[in-house]
Amino acid sequence: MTTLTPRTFTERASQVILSIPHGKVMSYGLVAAYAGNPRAARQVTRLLHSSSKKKNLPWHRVVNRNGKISLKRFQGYERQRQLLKKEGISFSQDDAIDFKTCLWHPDPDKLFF
DNA sequence: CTCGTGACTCCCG
DNA sequence: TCGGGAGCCACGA
Repeated sequence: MTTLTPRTFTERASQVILSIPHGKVMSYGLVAAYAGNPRAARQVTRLLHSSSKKKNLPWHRVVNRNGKISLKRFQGYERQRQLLKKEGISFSQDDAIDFKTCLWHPDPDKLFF
């Protein structure tokens, strides 16, 4: 395999995010944890800001630890919500996603680190 | 090297 | 239960 082992946290986090399949979601903290640093949740947000378009990341599949969308309405809240619904994800009446059925846990064996 | 940033999370009162 | 404050951290300027 020619894929290079991610060196930086950001690269690993990108890989984790890319591993989230259609119809599943992960929290910022969980992404950070799988990327190697449970406390770097905030860095995940920076990654999404800086490279979500560039790297074509499924940014909408990342929500906060309560299963809710962190974006403010004017920031794209509705767009994210719609993208998720389009993937078959449903929201409870308080706009939370059910982690029991939608939370994704990457298979460690498929990650390079 | 220092500093600001940010779609987070945890801890209290 | 809810809100505010503080901790945490990688990365780019």
